[in-house]
This record gives sequence, C-alpha cells and structure tokens, in this order.
Amino acid sequence: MTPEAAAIFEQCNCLAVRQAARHLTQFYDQFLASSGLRTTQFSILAKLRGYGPLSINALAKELVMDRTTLGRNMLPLEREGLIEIASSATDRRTKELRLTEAGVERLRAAAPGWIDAQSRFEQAFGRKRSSALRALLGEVVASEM
Amino acid sequence: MTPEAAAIFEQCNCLAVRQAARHLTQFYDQFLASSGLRTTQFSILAKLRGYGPLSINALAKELVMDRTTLGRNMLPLEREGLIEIASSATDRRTKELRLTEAGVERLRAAAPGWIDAQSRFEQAFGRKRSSALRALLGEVVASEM
DNA sequence: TTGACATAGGTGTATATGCTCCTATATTAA
DNA sequence: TTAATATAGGAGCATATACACCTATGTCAA
Repeated sequence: MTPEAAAIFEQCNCLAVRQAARHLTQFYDQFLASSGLRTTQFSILAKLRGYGPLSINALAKELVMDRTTLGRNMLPLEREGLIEIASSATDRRTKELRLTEAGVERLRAAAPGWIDAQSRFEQAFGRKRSSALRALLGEVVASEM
Repeated sequence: MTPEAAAIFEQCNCLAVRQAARHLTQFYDQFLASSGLRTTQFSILAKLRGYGPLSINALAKELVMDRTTLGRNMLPLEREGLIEIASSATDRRTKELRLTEAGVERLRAAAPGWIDAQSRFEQAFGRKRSSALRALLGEVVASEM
C-alpha cells in the first residue's frame, strides 16, 4: 500500500464522526462538570424526563446505544439515587427505569451548564449550521445500510 | 422543569454526534471484525501509514484524541506487534510510534472491509451528502469556542 | 550554572462502549 | 399442554475515553 492509497482513509466517515464526538463531548463535559454529570448521564436523565419511565431496551433504542452499555451506564446513576430500577408489574423480564425526584433536581441543576455549552457552540458554529448538522446526523442514524 | 422544557435537550448537538458515532462505529466495526481491528485501531494504523512515525502527542492531536487515551490504545497494537514504541534519539521524553511490517500487512488486510463499509454507507447516504457531512464535522473539530 | 518553567509521557480512577454467551420469562404453534 | 421460539436483561471480557496528578526531561533566562 502506498501512502497515496493510505490517504483515502482520510475520507473515513466513521473517523470524522468519532473525532467530532470526542471534541464536542469534552466541550460539553466541561460545562456539565460542576453538576457532577457527564454528557451521557445528562442524556439519560433528559430522555427519562421527557418520555417518562422506560425499559432498558426502549431507552437504549432511544439513545442509539447498545442495551448492555445502557445497563452499565445506569449503575452510577442508580448508586447516586438519580434513577430507580424497578421490575415491571406486567412482565417480569422487564425493568422500568424511572427518574427520581433527586434525578429531576440534578437535571435542573445541570441545565444551565448545558444551555451554556449549547449556546457557545451554536454561537461559534452557527445556529442554522448546527441545525443542519443535527438533521444530517439524524439521517445517519436512520440510514439503512 | 416541565416536559416541554426537557424537550429542548432533543436539540443537543453533542448527543446527536455521539449517537451517530455509536451507530457508524458499530457498522464499520462489523466490516473490520474479520481483520481483528476496531475502527479506532484502524484509524491509528492508517494515520501512521500516511504520516510516518509520530510522537504520542502528535498522533493524538491528529486523531482529536486525548494523549492519555492514545497511550492506552497503543498497548493492544504493540502487544500484537503492529506498532513499535521507541524512545526518540534526540529527545528522551518523546516516544516514537512506528508502524511495523506486520502493521502494514494488517492494515492492508483490513482495507477491503473498510472500503466495503465506506461504500455501503455512501451508497445509502449519498456521496455528496457524505462529503458535506465530513466537511461539517471537520469544522466542528476546528471550531473555537 | 542553576532555578523557573514548559513539554512528553505514565498511572490511578472512573465512566463508556459493545460483543458473546448466559438465564429467566413470555409467546406461540403443534 | 408442551416444545420451540422470541424477548428482556445480566456477566465476562476487552477496548475506548479522559481527568487529575505524577515523574522525567528539555529550555531559557538571570
């Protein structure tokens, strides 16, 4: 393989998305740090706040995350009392993830940091371009390959 | 916080990028699996192939990755003999990461899988849109906030 | 020369990610 | 009813990620 052939890997869509994810995650995490939440944890709490109680599978699908990953990501949140994990009454296989009052409060406390990060990014990157980027990324997730 | 207020988190740029990264990583990883490489490892080898020997700091910057992350990501590759880690002759603080012959060979073996993944994605998502997406993501990485 | 500062990298710790293989429970067809 | 199958979730394993704090080495000015 020549260096020229290696250069086509610079076009890798996967690498481009991962690099941007690392970059943005570090940025957003800075603004969430004072709340004691990471971006992933913030996302989980926010989804539960918006959707109400969900099963692990349902929430994982909502977050485009492997269910085993979500299962593990729950543990620090449960340990801190931000969510509760209860067995479903109608299906004993299913566990219901529910935001606690402390979880709602923590999400509220973290919101200003998120707004700050989001605003600064959109200030720098542009509101419309941010919106266009999110739309493209949504189509990536939805794309059938 | 009302559910309506929680809904603005749906606009999170960070979450959108992370979700797409998870989705694409799983997709590309499937096609690389037979080579025994993950996408991150493939990226590392490809960069070293294109740039020649690099220090940990230089390669980490190139990959938009924390240097401590890269330091740990090196270990499986070194263990398998795909890269060599040698001290620099001129600066004893610096370590030079170098692709071995086995590393070149492994990269060559993984290339068809990457091409397949890349082609299928661009077939589904569109060549021009893929290119536009990569450009946007590049600007995300470059954006000063 | 030497002391202050900058740079390269490692370690400890914690979370994030997902595959493979596993059990428990539910559903459905024979 | 029962056997096959599908679904929900957990455990083991390995890699990925990055912050805080650390040591070693290099640089540069007083």
